[in-house]
Amino acid sequence: MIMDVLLRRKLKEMGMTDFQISVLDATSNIPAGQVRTYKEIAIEIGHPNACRAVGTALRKNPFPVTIPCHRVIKSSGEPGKYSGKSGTRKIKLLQMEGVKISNGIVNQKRSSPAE
DNA sequence: CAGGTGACATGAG
DNA sequence: ACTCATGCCACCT
Repeated sequence: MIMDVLLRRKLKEMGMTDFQISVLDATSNIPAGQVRTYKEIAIEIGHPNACRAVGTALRKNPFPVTIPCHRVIKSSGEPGKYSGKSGTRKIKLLQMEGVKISNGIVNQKRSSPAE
């Protein structure tokens, strides 16, 4: 995992709280070619209904390269918003990562016709 | 301290 | 299936 105690402390110095850091940590733990929903992240950090707070944390994303925020999507499979714009950019990045995308929507474990 | 905002989720119409 | 309204948590003014 990329998140070290030193980095966490640094993030705190930058104004990030433990909650925010936990979100960034969980996000950095997302394997390539995989996507995770805000809800999942919220649950991972121990706040199942803090989906909004998760988004707020990623929004303050201090290290866009260290934290693959583009791998975090909505529960509906839609990219949601990214950098204050449409998630088009995120979708393309995910595609490049190897994530299966359908009609601009991430192939979550829904009723996949064939997998 | 109180009010408003936001990269969301869920339920009801 | 789509849109509107409410709830949630954390952060900022």
